[in-house]
Amino acid sequence: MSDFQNYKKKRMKQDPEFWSGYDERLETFKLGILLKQARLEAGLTQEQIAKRLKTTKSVVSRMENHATDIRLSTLEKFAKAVGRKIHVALR
Amino acid sequence: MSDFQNYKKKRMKQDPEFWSGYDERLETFKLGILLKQARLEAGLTQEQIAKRLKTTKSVVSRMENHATDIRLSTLEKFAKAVGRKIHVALR
DNA sequence: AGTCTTGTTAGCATATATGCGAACATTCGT
DNA sequence: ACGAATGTTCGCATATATGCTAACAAGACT
Repeated sequence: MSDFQNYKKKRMKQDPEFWSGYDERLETFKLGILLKQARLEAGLTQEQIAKRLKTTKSVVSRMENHATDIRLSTLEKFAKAVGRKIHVALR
Repeated sequence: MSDFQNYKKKRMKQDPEFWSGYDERLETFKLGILLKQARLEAGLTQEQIAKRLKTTKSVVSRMENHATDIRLSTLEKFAKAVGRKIHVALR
């Protein structure tokens, strides 16, 4: 099952109203997935990322799950921890 | 004179130490330019953007000039105001 | 059953972005 | 030179992300 399907299923259970705010949250979700994928592709656990960022795993988890409002600087740190750079574009 | 050259010249005057921290600030600057260009391409003044965002021009000015640490949600609002969407990638 | 690893969540304190008004600067047109 | 439009900067108050600890959850494995 894909990450997205997993997410949908889980979310439906704990919050049936979820899909009313769908559109806005989709963006959040997609960025979270992006972060998670980048981390997994780097072969790292949340705790390993946390160590590189000199913080704790709970912080990393929150980044991946509530990335709606993340600061650009925080995003940059995360990117650096997985050996990447962030690119922002307005299209 | 290009935006970049203007910026460099102005910055040199008020802060000779500026170029020591060059690399980090370059990212900031580039994003600011991105926002400004998007606004100009939409043919809008800062005040018009401000109105669309239900805020004031000072806020918009700060977005364009100190975009180092801007929230993603803030970036999204700005993008919407100029009729665009933001795209974030980790490369 | 248990234990280890990994990830999530909640509560709280702190740091920092955001939002505002007002003063000031810059640019442009007349 | 002058005024009008546009953009910048500075406090200050408020909203919200960040950082941490501790508790909890879900799998994997013996």
